[in-house]
Amino acid sequence: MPVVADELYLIDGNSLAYRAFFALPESIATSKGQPTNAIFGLASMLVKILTEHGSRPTIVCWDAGSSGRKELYGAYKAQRTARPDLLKEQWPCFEPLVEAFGYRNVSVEGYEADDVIATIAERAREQGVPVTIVTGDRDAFQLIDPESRITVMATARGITETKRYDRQAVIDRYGIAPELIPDFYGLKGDASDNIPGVPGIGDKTAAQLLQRFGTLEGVLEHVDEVSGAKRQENLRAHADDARISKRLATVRRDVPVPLDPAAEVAREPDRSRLREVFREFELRDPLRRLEEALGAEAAAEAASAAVVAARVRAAAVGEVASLGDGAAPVALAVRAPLAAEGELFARDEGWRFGAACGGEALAGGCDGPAALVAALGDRPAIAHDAKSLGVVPARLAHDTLLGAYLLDPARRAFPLRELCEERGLASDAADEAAADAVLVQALAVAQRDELRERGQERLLDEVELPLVRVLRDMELAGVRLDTERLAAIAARVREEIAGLEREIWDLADEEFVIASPQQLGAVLFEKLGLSRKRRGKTGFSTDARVLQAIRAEHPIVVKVERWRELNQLAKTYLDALPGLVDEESRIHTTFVQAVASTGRLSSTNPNLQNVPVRTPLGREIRGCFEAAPGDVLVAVDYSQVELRVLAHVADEPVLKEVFVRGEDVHTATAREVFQVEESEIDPSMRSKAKMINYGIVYGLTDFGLADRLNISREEAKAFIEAYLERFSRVQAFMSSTIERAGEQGFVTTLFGRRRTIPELRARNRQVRSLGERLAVNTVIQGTAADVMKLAMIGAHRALRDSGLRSRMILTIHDELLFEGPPGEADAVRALAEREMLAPWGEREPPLAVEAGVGRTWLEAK
DNA sequence: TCAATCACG
DNA sequence: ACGTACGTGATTGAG
Repeated sequence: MPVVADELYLIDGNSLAYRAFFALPESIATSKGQPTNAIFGLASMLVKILTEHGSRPTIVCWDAGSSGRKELYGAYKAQRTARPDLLKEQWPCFEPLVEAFGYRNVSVEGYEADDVIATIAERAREQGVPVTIVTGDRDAFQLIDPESRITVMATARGITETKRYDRQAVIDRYGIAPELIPDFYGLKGDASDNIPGVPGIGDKTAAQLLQRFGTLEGVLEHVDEVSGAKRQENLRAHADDARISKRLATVRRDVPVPLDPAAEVAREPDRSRLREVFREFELRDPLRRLEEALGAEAAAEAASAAVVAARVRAAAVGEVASLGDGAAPVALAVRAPLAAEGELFARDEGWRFGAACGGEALAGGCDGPAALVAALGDRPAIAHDAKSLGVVPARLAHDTLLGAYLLDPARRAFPLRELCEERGLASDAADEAAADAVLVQALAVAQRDELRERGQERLLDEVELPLVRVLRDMELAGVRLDTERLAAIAARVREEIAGLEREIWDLADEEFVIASPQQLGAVLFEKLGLSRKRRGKTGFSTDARVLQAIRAEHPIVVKVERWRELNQLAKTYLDALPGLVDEESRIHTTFVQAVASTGRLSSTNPNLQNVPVRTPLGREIRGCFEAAPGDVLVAVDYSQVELRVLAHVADEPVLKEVFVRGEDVHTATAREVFQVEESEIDPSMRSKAKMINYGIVYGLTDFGLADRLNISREEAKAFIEAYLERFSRVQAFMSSTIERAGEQGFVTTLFGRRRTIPELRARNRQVRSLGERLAVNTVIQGTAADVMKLAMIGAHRALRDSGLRSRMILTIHDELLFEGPPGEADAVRALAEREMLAPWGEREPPLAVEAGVGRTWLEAK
């Protein structure tokens, strides 16, 4: 076999780092708030190269001062060297990252990365070594040689998407040969590199001129032959600019870099170092891709990194209770059986269980999670997502899902293995279920330490853990649905939808998919020529507010609005719900405890926290949720809990007084903001005040308020100013919350829930503003969520202790729904009110709750 | 898989 | 100069 020189990869580190930094959101950061978007981008690119091309000799080049080439234009230097702080912070991490990949870092004092690359590439070509240059800068194309021994992998959209350019690709793209790229940019300029070029000359003209006259100099010599008087004038006036631009765009190939391309060899990545770095920067996705790329042998090595050792014993599930000393908690894990090929349903048997306590672990088969929990008895348990076991252990000592959630609630997901990897935990147990149990145990210990340091142990032990059983009981109880009544509504609505559809198609004079915003937009705005309002990424918006605004322009609009309303409700509720009821006609939602960044609960499959109520049809649907035969529903909700929380945390005397006196808060706000007597306040003023109140909680802007109230921005601004003047402590609260959050990197609720807000440190003003709104809103929404969780735990316990048959069946953020015999309704109501107010204690202003009783959810509200 | 839309608090 | 109120989940069309 002939010896073929191994292809050399030359990577422009500067270009990729800048590109990644500007292309990726600054919200990419570690849980501690350190920005990592550029690190993420660079790492992703390196992983991509590694996975697609394997280990190659690779050199990553960096700027080390300027070669002076581009200093010709001060503006260039100003832009490029004024490195944003957030990028500067990430810069020291690049070289170690590169080294972990087994790649070499090269920089030459006084030269820029692209000049170093050009020099090495040229040298490699002379030695017959093929070269691939990886960069985001287009001027690298000039390095592509006639034989395409040198090619360029250029980043396309985003950062990891690339396109490889050889000579032909450059000709196809630019219409000129690679060596003319400097001439091309000399004429056209390059905004991103601050190369001025000649005004009025773009891609097309530049290529045309070069095709005709050969080079930039050729073009400038024959200006009088160029078509167009204006163009000639520009070329003459900016001839010097063009020459300088060409020099700016020409790379140097004479950098004194002490390196022999032919001697470069591929080095294997340092896997453990690589994992360590990826973990440090919490690069979960790139790490996953990396692990896949490194393959199976990597897994074994990962285990050797920081192994949690355990003696694993094959055992029957019944032996679980005998683990350890009987007092220490047992970590549990189950793995669902995998259905064999062609087998539709998983069999009951075939589950694997793992259990760990101390240095010992058990592994074996079982009939499922319930059997495992039963075997444990009243021994304290640790699990990852205990609620998902179906049966909550009698004593839940720790739940690693909830631990991770308290440590970083803004995180997207909490997969056990990922959480462990981040902490460098791996198990040596061969059995997957046993390994899970061992990991859960180790992770729990680590989380405890961290929660204790942060003062969040009580939040876990007294809020999240006790809540697991409460939520599971509610899920199991479910809520009854009157399917017949729902079916009757469905039949009626489906008929109306069909009628509307025909009418809409008639008016549009074509049959189209009304549910497609794209097709609807085409009909409304192109065919019928109605006014376009806001536009999104793909076209003009057709949302409810736009439709309302153009309602008078064409009869089709009202039909579409009605169709939308009906169709949405029909699809989500009328069609879907009946299929979800059990034998007792009850629906069982799943409450998700570890998803909302603010600490709220969510409901899925189905979501019973967004059952309609605002429209007449919505209320009809809500009327289909009912109590079991003979029973009633009791609905109890906090009134304006978030505004009361705001009044408290802001310590705002005027607002507190409103609540202490039991006044209507929106009317009072209208009075204060509009400076009028209470008797002069009409409903529209009150509704405006309501908008302002909730806007404050959400961190409103004058634009946002103007948009919603349909008033001018100036008016909105005046309202906000009036509000903040009247309730001046609210202003102070917002400022101090934002300031503290900026310093600490996180906010905390009244009960110690913590959310890190990396957005606050963003360079982008928009993102930073978002961070400010998040900071304020999280304190308020999160505190209200804490209160509700405590209330639920209290109510659940009180119901159990009372001996009543009634049970709690739903929670909708500020409302609890109970079900039970009519005779218990008053007692339930009193009990719920008491328990819902209890967590707040004697804080000012007091909270308030309202209750209702009825056969259906609609009647109870 | 993403964006748009819309239901709720 | 620039985009614009917080938090969720379900459905659907389109790439």
